[in-house]
Amino acid sequence: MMKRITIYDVAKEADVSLATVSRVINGSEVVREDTRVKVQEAIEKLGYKPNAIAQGLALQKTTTIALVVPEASFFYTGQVINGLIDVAKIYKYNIVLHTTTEGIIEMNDIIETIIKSRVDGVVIFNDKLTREELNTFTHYQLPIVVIGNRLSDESIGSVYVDYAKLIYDFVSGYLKRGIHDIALVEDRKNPAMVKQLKEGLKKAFQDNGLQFEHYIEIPKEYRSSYLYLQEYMKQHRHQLMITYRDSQAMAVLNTAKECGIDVPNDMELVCVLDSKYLSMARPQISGFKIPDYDLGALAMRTLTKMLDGEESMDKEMELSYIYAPRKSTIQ
Amino acid sequence: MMKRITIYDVAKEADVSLATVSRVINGSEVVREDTRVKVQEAIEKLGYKPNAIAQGLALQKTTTIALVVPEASFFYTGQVINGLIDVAKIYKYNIVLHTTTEGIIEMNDIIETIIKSRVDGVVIFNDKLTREELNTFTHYQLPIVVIGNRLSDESIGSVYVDYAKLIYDFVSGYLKRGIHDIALVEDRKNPAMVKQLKEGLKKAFQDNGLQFEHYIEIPKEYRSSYLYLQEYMKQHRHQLMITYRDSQAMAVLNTAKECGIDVPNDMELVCVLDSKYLSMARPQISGFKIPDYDLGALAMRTLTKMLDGEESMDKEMELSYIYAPRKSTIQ
DNA sequence: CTGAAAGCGCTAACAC
DNA sequence: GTGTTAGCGCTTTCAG
Repeated sequence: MMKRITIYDVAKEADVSLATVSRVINGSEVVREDTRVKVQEAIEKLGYKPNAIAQGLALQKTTTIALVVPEASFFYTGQVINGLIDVAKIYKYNIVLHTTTEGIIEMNDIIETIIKSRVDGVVIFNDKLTREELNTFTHYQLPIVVIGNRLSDESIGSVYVDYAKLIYDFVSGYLKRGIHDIALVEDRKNPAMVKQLKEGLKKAFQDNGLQFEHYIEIPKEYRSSYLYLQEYMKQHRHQLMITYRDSQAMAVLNTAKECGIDVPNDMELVCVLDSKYLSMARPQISGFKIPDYDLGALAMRTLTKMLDGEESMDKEMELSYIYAPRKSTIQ
Repeated sequence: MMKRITIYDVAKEADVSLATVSRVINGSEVVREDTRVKVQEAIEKLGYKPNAIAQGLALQKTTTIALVVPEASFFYTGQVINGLIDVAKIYKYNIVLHTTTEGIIEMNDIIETIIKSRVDGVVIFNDKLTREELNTFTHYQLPIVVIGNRLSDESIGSVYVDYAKLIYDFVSGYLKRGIHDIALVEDRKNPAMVKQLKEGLKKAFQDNGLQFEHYIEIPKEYRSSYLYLQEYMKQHRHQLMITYRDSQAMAVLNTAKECGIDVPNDMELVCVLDSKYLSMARPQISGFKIPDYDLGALAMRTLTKMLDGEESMDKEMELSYIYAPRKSTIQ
């Protein structure tokens, strides 16, 4: 049971003033070598650790940022978080983690606690997110960068992948080759992403004088998309099916097998979000390598720049992807 | 650009003392209704949000806990984190997230910043972790609970699943049925878990007058276990193979197919850690449902109890698992 | 190069 | 009920 030891104790032990102790723990240059040593020894001896809370109060800076992610995200968002964390470490920022579930009520709670916590900035990785919510942050002068949505202004940065373009380019090739029966599977967990896909798809069809028709919505009464897709695929065939997440792609693949649909010969399949599980499926499923890690890393890097008051920086950063063709698509 | 507004501003606006404002924001009962209203209005008008940092300083309490997880963990640890977070929310705790990569140096850094951050407690979910490291926390009177390791004392709680017992029970059945050629696949990412499995396995063999021999180590020169397993399975056959993670099980399954080994008839396969991908494989792979979410939730709950100074509580809590037999095992 | 003192924003006795 | 005041632990002028 040790007493809480403060800067005063160190000062007394080293027989200097607390100001001097403060100087050495902050690496101030002006301190004489021998007194620095004296203080260091006192610090060692007492096992003193500066109180970051008190420092935060005095400096009006917490060296902490808030990270907001959707609750279930950890499965398919791990790399984004890792990237974020890695650069946060470099710049010595702490991360306080917040997760959102459903409903605007909760989001407001989170915003509230974030503001109270006086973090230096916030990174938001959230599919659903209203402009108004963001405004609350900016109203309190909190720099914020959002991941995944193209959306920025004075005090908001954003890093994202243009899914509309991705799918536009991809599908255009198919349309030109005369493959028009293309379906996109809804993803309840990522509505905004799929919305982008849908738009890209529509545009591609339009630009080819066609109309996109096969958007597969999962009825609410189905607990999982797998169950619905089983039903659906008994009745419908497509030339190309597109899903957003790996588990959906695998569901399609499995039900296709069950229905005697040969992938890729009877039907091609592509999953937008690549994952290691795509390569483990048989046949291996084609996907797009999204730079998850970089999205997180760049988001954090952008935030640090904003915090350093760096002017003339891009507030909107688009990252690109790489198509990884495997065995579920032809050529 | 708004001025930082403090409790003083509110006091002035409402024409009361700051003590009164403090009382209303802390829900003190002794405040008269009309002055409470007056203060609330001032708070609204000014958009005042109490500074949690200052509160923390004054109260010697941050209502924040540190969570330490291995860097790559987000893939297969998501549920643990979700459980943790959910109960943290209930008790209004914030979570500051730390990840460990490699080497003791880094771990010491993390410990250092955690102590400086003056969190109220810490939850550690880390496979590798020395006793000494934990002692640093206890030396600074930080309550801590570890997830996954059985390991506790005065100021350390732990919640875990007994993998040794799990595998002991499971394998004993096989041994009794005369199935002795059983192999366990190493998992570099989870050495401590696999160590437990190995011990349980050894014991089961011993208790049946046999000796466990087939521990499959992945040579360091192989980047992924998949590559090595491909080699390995060309030369070796087993009656039952056990892996820890889903991706390893899927690797085994795939290479088995390539080698013409029929699962489960030629060889059975079980993956300790269940995941949705196990059900997506064909044949579906048997696994054990580990209560991930509960592990996290219980860890956090335990910590709150410790923080409340609750005596007479279990500091060591074992959770159990459920075997989910699927198509990769017989009966 | 070092010390004294005034904050940083809030809480909690202690008075009135 | 409400106000006064002394901390909480640290940083940062400003003197010396």
